[in-house]
Amino acid sequence: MKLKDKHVTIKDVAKLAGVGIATASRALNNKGDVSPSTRRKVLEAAQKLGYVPNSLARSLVYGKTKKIGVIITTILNPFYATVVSGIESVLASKGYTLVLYNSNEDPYKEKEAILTLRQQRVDGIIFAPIEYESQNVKYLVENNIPFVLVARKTQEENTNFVVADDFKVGKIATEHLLEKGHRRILFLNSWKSSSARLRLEGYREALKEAGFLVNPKLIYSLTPDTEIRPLLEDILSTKNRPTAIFCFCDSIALEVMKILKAMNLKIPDEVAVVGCDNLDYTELLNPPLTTIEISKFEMGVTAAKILLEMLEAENKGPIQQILEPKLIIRAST
Amino acid sequence: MKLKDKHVTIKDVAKLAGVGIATASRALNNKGDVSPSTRRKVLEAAQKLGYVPNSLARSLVYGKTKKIGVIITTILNPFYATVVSGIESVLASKGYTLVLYNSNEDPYKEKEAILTLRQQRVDGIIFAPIEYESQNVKYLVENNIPFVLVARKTQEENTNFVVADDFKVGKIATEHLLEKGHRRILFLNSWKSSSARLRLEGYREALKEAGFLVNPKLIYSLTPDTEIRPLLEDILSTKNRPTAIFCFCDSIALEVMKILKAMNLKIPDEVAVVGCDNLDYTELLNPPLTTIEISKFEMGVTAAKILLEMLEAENKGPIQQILEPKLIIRAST
DNA sequence: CTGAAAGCGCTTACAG
DNA sequence: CTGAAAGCGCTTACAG
Repeated sequence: MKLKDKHVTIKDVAKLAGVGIATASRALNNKGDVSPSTRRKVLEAAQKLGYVPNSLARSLVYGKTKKIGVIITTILNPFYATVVSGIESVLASKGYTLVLYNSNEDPYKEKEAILTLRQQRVDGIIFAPIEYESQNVKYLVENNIPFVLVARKTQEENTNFVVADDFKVGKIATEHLLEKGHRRILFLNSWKSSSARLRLEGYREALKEAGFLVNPKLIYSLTPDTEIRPLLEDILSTKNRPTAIFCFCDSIALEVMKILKAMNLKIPDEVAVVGCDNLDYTELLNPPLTTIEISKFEMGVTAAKILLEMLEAENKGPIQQILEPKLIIRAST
Repeated sequence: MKLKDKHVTIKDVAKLAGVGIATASRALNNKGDVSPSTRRKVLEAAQKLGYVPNSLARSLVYGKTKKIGVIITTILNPFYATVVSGIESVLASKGYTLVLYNSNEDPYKEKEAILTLRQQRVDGIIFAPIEYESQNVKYLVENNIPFVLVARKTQEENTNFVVADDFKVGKIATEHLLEKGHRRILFLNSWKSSSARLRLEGYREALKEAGFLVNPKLIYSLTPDTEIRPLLEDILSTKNRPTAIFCFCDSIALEVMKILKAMNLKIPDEVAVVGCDNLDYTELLNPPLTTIEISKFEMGVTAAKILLEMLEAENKGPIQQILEPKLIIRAST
């Protein structure tokens, strides 16, 4: 086990081929002029030794790593898994490698991820910042690190981002519930992100336009640590309980539906439920979930394309894309 | 944009602090003896300059990268997302970073991933090999690369792995369907992996023990490219059509349920469905899916622990863990 | 066409 | 306690 532990280096290859190191390098990289016979000798030697170039050393001299850092909340949420998949598809096609970090909605972890990514000298970063008022995005801006935000933006101006129209998400979900006759609509929102903020604004706006008051007691900010079950049991045991729940995402909606089922509350008759993201399984739930489609895969694809453009071409001002959400009405409302 | 492009180096820090490079290095890493006042000066300089050490350079001299490569089929399958999450949880706690590749069941891509991972000099690899007769695992063995297999093993002996008891998975799923009175059980199996092989053996064994013949026309190997819909429509339009479908995983079962719904076939009355993996949403499907629980997160955790042990302690023979699957009976059967 | 030398950013003996 | 030097594995001018 200890014997072959050392990696073969270009020096070994050069020696076996009987040439200088520089020549070996040129032959291996098809750069500069190398006589055909020399090249063959080098290639054969590399083959025989099972030579695998050390990209650390290479990147050190190039100053580029061909790596892109990606920071999201958690890959366990299929929404992000799909976004990441979109990112990956374009990175792979351009010879880039993806380095993934999950922040789990913890700004400290997010900062750590950024630092580690910088240490690794990734060429750029794609990420979904936890907070709208993000210190971490500020850090990226100040340190001139190429990045594009995905799914969430921040107060910082002139940043590149690809997001959904979250105001609209909140608005159409709420409007739909209002049309269905609901007046007490519980909003299980997420945390400090731009999405949470904007969806909340949309929710408010819809209520206001319809002439209703916004009841702050019907609005909750969930963190990954929030125990939804006791919270919901509490809320639903009040006498004027909500008749509908708008969930920030399908992941939360799934939780909510499990709880409602356990509480023996009929969906949508006793409580209606709306989610967001249109995850794969939602159409087959019992009942099928009313939700909002966001082009997840495309979101990742676009973000990656923008970043690579920044890196490979000249930078021409911020690119900001806002994707249109689409309400999908099913039997849960 | 062009100005701050260059990273601050230890040289810059040393100069600002008015010390030599070696001293700066020692101060920054808390190594060797450095006078308190010197250390302070260096730390202040680093702080002021926003110094972030270059881990490429560092790894070059250490010969270790503190990175672990992970190769799975696709992060889009929540089964693997959960396994990866388990892996990540232990890596993070030990200061390791995870580099993720999706093979998409393409052995060529798998090989490429391994090569790229080697170029990056990851300290070890955790992966779910596509094929039972894997050339790629052979390559790892021959090149003495520390690795542990997860979810799938190979013909290679003496490898470290953490898998489910897939024979049993196939057996208990089939036995359950037989008990429910099904005789024509369609098996939508996956491809060339050990899991596929062993689940098939389990399926066969269950039929044999119950005294039934195995009908090869009821066994299909799906690749990621297989269009399940036409296939299923075809199979279900035969006169002696199967009355039950055993799906390799919940992901496939979800597809199948969608198709059955579209075909207006009642589950379980007209066709029963069994999945495997016990994904989060399966209990809430319509109908709730009978499936098999496999400790996904634990699988990842264990694999990561084994690998780190190999790397940090002496290597003591192969560690092979087989996790117990558990049938979860719900309304789809 | 080829090779010795310098350099990428860092760490670690080695002398002081 | 401190700094110059060598070296990690590679590439790229530079001189032949």
